[in-house]
Amino acid sequence: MKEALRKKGVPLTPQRLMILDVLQGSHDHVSAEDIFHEVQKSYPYINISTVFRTLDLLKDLDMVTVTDLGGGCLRYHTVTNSHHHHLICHRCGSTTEIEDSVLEPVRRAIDAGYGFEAQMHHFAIWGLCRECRHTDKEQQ
Amino acid sequence: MKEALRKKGVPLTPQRLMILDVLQGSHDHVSAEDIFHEVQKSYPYINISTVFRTLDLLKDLDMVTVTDLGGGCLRYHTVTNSHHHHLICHRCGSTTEIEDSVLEPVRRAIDAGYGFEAQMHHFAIWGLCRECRHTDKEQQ
DNA sequence: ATGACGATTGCAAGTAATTGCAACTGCATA
DNA sequence: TATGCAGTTGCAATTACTTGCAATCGTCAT
Ligand SMILES: [Mn+2]
Ligand SMILES: [Mn+2]
Ligand SMILES: [Zn+2]
Ligand SMILES: [Zn+2]
Repeated sequence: MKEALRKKGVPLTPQRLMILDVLQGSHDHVSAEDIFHEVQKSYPYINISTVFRTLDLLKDLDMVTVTDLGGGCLRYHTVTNSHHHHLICHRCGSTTEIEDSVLEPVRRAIDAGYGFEAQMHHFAIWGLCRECRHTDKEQQ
Repeated sequence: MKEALRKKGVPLTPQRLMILDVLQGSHDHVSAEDIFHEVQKSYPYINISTVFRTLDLLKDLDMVTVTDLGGGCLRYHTVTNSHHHHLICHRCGSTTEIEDSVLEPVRRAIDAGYGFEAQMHHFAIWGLCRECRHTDKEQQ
């Protein structure tokens, strides 16, 4: 990731290096606030807008994904070659990870029909989970 | 829509009626701010949080969709029986409407594989349009 | 070394959306 | 008519994120 940025001629400032370290070190979906607090431990002068601006930069270079998984703030994570997506039940909040291959037919249909390269790297798909569908039916 | 709300026992306050009128009267994707200003013309005491709370209510009842189409704020529109989605080029900003049928295979695969009822009523799918794909290739 | 220039940062102010709370509304009951 | 109560509203404060701007940094030419 750092190497890729260097190749593109993107200046790797100390702040950016620390943000990248946190991003790569955490295997979860992190918020800007998470990163901010983590970097603050070693560099208290870090500013939250630098974090947002660095995340914007990485997003524009397709190196991180930004997703609204609920919870009041956007979540970021580094793009790997194997994508995945999330099913989120908006009744019970449960989440399920799904493989990218599920979206492949859509990607192909959109390419074939519109010449559009759909960049769906990390989707949040909201709906009703198996359990909540059942309880909803019983209530009728 | 008003009738459906009455049936569910949702109180139809004057504020909610005015918000519903604006929502149904505009065939575009409207922002909360748009609705707020339109209602203000006839009722200057309307409060923006009442608009957001009413939109939340309608969203929870699956009567409006909320979508980030870029532009710095969320866009709302009433749910009709024929859904559609948007392709948005994050290089030139151009948008294309696509039919819901494109997403049908995904909906089916998610149902078959996970028992999850994916509620994809109004998606924004970001990527590269035909033209921008070409100019990107030429630059290499 | 010095100066110019573009890019980055910190800070403060601004924006879109949410939340806590007290006042108000509509409706049911006594 | 008076009282209680759930739900709604307006207002102010808060949150997540963005933006404008001046100070600073790194790089390169002189
Ligand atoms: Mn994920
Ligand atoms: Mn639309
Ligand atoms: Zn559920
Ligand atoms: Zn384009």
